Amino acid sequence: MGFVSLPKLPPTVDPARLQAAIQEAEELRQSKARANINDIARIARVSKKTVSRVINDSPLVKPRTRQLIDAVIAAAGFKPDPQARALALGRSFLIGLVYYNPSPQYVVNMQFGILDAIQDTDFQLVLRPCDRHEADYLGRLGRFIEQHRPFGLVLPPSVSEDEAVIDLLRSLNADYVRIASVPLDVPARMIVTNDAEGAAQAARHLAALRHTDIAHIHGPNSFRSAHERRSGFRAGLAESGIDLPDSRLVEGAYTFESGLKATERLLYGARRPTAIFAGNDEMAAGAYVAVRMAGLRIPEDISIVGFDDTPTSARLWPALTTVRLPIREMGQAAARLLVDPPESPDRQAQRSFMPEIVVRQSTGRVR
Amino acid sequence: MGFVSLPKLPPTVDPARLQAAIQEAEELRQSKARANINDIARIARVSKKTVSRVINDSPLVKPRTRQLIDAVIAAAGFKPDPQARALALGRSFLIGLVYYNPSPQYVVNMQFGILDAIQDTDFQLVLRPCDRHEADYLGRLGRFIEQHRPFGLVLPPSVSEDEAVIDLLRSLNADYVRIASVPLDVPARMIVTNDAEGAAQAARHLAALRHTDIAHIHGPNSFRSAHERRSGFRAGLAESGIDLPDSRLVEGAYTFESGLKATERLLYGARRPTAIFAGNDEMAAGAYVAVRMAGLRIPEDISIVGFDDTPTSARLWPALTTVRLPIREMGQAAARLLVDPPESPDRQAQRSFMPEIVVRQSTGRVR
DNA sequence: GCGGAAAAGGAAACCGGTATCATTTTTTCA
DNA sequence: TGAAAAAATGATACCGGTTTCCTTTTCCGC
Repeated sequence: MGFVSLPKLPPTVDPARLQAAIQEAEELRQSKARANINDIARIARVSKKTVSRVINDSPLVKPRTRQLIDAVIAAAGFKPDPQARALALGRSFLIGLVYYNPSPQYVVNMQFGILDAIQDTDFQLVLRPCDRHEADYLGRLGRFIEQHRPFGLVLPPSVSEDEAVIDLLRSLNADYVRIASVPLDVPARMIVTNDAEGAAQAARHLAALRHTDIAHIHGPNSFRSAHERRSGFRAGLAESGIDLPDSRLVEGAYTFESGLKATERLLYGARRPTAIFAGNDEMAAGAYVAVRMAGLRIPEDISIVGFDDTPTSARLWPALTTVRLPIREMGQAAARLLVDPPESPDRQAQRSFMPEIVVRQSTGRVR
Repeated sequence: MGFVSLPKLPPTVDPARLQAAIQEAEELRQSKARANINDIARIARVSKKTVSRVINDSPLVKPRTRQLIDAVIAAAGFKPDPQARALALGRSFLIGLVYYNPSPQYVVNMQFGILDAIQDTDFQLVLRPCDRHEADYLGRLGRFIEQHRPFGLVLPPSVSEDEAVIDLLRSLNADYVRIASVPLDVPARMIVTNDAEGAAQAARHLAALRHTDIAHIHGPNSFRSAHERRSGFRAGLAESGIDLPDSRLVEGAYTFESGLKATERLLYGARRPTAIFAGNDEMAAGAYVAVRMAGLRIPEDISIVGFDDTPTSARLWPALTTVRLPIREMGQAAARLLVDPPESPDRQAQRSFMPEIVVRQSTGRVR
């Protein structure tokens, strides 16, 4: 009987030792409230450092050792303490949402998106309102970053467009992702939405309904999205040979009240438009009220289009035709860019989003 | 010339030493990015522990020493590291908002309230959605608490009414404040709103307008607020001898869609009510749509009253008569209860809130 | 079977605070 | 004035991880 040369087996843990360690780890789990890295090291009979390497997926640990330590960690129910890790690493596990947005609905959806992405991770979502009109807004943000060293920051518009904020983040070496309607930064730090194209869709929709006398209430000139939506809308109308003169533009503040006031100006102007494109849903809601106060009907007397597709649009009567922005998905994508390791396939996540018009009942053929 | 016995002067720091220390601290501020407690101790020529005492307002420090250390801290721009403090203290500086709420507007206002209260403190607001219908919702919350040891939790309805959550928090020894329409806990842990009285105001308002055929869409029976608002409304109507039979009650889910469906049931029932009291604004918005789809007018054919007074109510047309709940102030009060030291005068902050009806255009005299 | 390189593991310092308890200084009072 | 009591301060360990740097083990070809 000859000896066959077998391929060398991958080295595995001594089963008896493994069992004993698991046993001990489970006893620990019962007795003590919380296991720490020293307990794990002791039970696995290795050093803290080796356990730390396993926690941090270091490639320097032998598979056999890793297997043993993983088993002990699982049996003991060990989770490394985020505070201690933060202290040692010099960065915490907080994701900051730095926002200043006139539309609460927008913010809530963004929150949900980020929460989707960090679900079941050690990351936590921290809210950081950031009002450019406030005296010390940069100081506040800077102190937060210096103190808490957040893992990363998500900057939706309009904070994403504030170069003073970006300069601050760069000087503090803070990681961030900007969400905006134009590529303002390197791709790895940007989520871009093609607001111009979305607005063009709105224009084409109104043109198809034979509107020619069209007005636009745009957002504040300090918002890039206001520019993009305005120029996209204008371009879309031009495709059908429709002109959008400056006299048909009114600046709003992306708020309900500003939409109301702006619409009043349009309605009592020289010639009443047959359609209004509002820069966001909040202003569209304001337009509804102004139109009603003027005793006019939507869409019979005047058609209205919004932008964003927040829940507001369905609550209006008639339901608002609007350009949908996948806000929640955008929030998800932004958070993933921060949280997923660069080589991860998820890191290739969608970084540009195309808005899409949602036709409801607030637009009709011109009479 | 006799000596006058002067009152002993309060002991002050040797001015030279103070100046020198301040000088050194300012140099430090220039050179190094971040001062730590050791730097402060060295410059002030005291031990870490004494600096720590000053940071934590210990009464055991001599005023003279405190003055010196305070000056050095200010000159060096020192702020203790929250992560390190958290590690040593066994609790972090996070305030968790644990919420499950069908109304995003409600949540946003609560967030703003909490942010108001922790403004310019070291505390941060962390979002913890908590869906009772999700499989492992208690496990998720428990892991968060064990891992991050939050300073405190704010529980708005309906999470505040979930005894499983409360048991969990107690077992983990976590501090919390509940916001609810009934006192469910010791006063120090409760913010109470008198929803019953608010609903009674709505009832009186409708009674004054001569409505007698009134329906109520209440929230889910699992929400205490649904009970309170329903019984308060019933009691208010009873004051005018108006009956609210069970046949006039429909259960909703505090969502827009549920309000819409519930209203459809009421409109196509045997006898159409002349007024509907919706359990919250979201459902009132749904009611608007159902009424419009039925071709009826508000308030001419049917009056509608909501509850909460979220921004939605002003965006509806005609503007919604509703019962205002000071949600933002409630959030502020809840956070203060967690954050302010017990002996603080602010701790005596308002703990009970009275809703108040806001009459707008959605209610009218019965025809 | 051996030498040397690479891989794996460990001791101790460190991140920046707080807590325990002993020690020094100050105050009080006989 | 001096001793006891009270107040103020400091040396050192500790919270729970990571990191530096060094030692030991394993792997490989000759």
